[in-house]
Amino acid sequence: MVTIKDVARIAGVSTSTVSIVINGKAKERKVAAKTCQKVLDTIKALDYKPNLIARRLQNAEEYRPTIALFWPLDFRTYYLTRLLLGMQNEARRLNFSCEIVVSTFESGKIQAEFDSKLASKYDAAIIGAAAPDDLKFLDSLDTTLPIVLFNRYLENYSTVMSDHQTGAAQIAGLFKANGHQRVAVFNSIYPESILSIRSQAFIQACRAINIEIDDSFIYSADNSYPGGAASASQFLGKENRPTAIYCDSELLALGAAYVFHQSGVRIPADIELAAFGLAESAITEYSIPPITIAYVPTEDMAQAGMNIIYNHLQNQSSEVAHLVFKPELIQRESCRLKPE
Amino acid sequence: MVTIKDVARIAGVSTSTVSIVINGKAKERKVAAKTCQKVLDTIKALDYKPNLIARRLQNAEEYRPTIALFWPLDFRTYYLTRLLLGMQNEARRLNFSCEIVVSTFESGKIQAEFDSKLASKYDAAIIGAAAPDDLKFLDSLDTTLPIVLFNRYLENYSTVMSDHQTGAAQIAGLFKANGHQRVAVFNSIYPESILSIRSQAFIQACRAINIEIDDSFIYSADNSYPGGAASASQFLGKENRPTAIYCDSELLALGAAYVFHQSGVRIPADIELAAFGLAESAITEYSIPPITIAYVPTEDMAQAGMNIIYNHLQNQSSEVAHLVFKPELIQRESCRLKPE
DNA sequence: CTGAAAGCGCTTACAG
DNA sequence: CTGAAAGCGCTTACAG
Repeated sequence: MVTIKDVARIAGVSTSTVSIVINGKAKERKVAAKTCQKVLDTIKALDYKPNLIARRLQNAEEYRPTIALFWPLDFRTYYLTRLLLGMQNEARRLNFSCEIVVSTFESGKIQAEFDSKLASKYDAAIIGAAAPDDLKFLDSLDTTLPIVLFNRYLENYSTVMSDHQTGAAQIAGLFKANGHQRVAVFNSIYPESILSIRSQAFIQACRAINIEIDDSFIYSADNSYPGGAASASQFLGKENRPTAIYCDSELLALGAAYVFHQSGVRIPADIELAAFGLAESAITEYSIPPITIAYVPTEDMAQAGMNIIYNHLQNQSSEVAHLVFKPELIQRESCRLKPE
Repeated sequence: MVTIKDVARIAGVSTSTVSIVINGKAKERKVAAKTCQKVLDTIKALDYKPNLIARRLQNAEEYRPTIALFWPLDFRTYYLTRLLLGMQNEARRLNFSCEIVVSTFESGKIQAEFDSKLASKYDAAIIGAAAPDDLKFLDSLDTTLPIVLFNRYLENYSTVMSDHQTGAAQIAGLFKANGHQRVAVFNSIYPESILSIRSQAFIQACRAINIEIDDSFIYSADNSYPGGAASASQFLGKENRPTAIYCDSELLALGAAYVFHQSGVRIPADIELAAFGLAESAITEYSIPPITIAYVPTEDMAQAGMNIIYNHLQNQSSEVAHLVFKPELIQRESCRLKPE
């Protein structure tokens, strides 16, 4: 690494002069034109780049904590915005001046990011969508860094979770009340797992109230519009179909709704449909038809995560918090509770 | 600010000892239990927090440049993810190890963020959706920080723009070819401007080929599903309506499609519709009906922005780049070129 | 106009 | 087990 000293030495001036030139104060401080040029040339020749860390050390008063938002590479980025929004809203509300860094990691390999002295890089972290291997690693980790897990549980870390069980039970209950006895599952493939935690919760909720889930009507696909469309096509290819469909996310539901519409299958007349809603509510509110969702308050959860971090950082309190948010069932045309 | 020296002095030990304790190496370095406790107590009493900047200065080798993505608070966050994705993809492709900080600013007041010695905070910045006042400020700024403007133009900064004119002309041309003589405009309200740059370009494109745009059929609304729905409702309330609608974004188009569907107005049979597509293409590909869009390659643009920054940072080349991306007209059911 | 010196808040050999 | 000293790469009074 070439430093300001190298530049000074080679240009034959002092580091002060180099510093002045670098900072564009040459005019102001009346550095001689040729001195200035000499420095500039040397900088170019050596390909010198100032080290911002060192520079920043000067005005130590202005220190803003850096919060990392860890996000797996191969995960749906659809909700990332909402997380960021929530975090930023909360920071603003608290008048908490911080930097938010978005840091990606390969799912299951978060360890790689922690190797390089993470503790000295960030003041705190929110980790979204950790895979089982990531959790294993984190669990084994002994760090004082305030970390909040998003939608994952470890005892020793603060966690902010949506209550999948409740959301799943709401949907299952609605299906039951509407008289459905067999239900299909449109699952979204997460890295490293066949059934998402939400799908698992849903299937369990169904079993508990005697709704039949036939394994051959569980479809797994990428958590996307095309994924939902693909599942719907496969579904339509089968005989003796269930009368309602659970979708692991609204993207799957929207992709499926498209295919059903193409095929003349009417929602909800021919088949009813409900989904977990992870993105903004409007996306399923203005779809055709509007989709019933168990609405997960992603943004509120992110705010809560930020709040936890703020408290850790402010109060040096290293107490771990476990927050749970209940999804809200929003009934819309795709599956509405039948009267009587 | 309380420093490690304060802790050392008050605890009656050396800074080395404090440092060891802080870094959890007390065991390893065999610090006496009571010394350790004394330090810990003092840290708590003084509410001491290590300064990460100073800490980071140690392993200077590991320096990763920090790129800021500036984003106006009140702006649609819908595309933010795509920007982030594009930036991160490019960084990965280039094997460019950097931190990406998402930094929000109040539209029109980006100045506030620059006041506090921005140059010493980030190595480079991408600025999205700058308002006129922001541009004015940036133009007056004299900085060596590599900055890329996203979808805005200033001569002295690198810019990455989508070619709105071409996109607008594509849509206008399609309308013309399909025989539309009068067209409505669903505009999205940006901060500080009545007509978005895209709407302006569209209206101009129409005038150039003698398509009539009646001022009373220009609707402005929030760039959102409800915004589009509101515009559509107003539109339906009027007599003697145009036969085609331009939407400033797909969100407006989707909101409008919903209202039309509710009202029994068929797309494209009763009215044709096309929009600028800023988010992922799938969102309009799987809508009912699928919407014709001038697809803006947001992600590619973000990659290009990152690439520019990388080059600046690597080569110390301070040359300004101006890149323009042509939108691609994707014809779908909502407005397809009629044969013959 | 320019340089020597002190210092930003930490960590890390090294010595004892 | 613990401390004095040097140093990370810069900037900033201050002196000349």
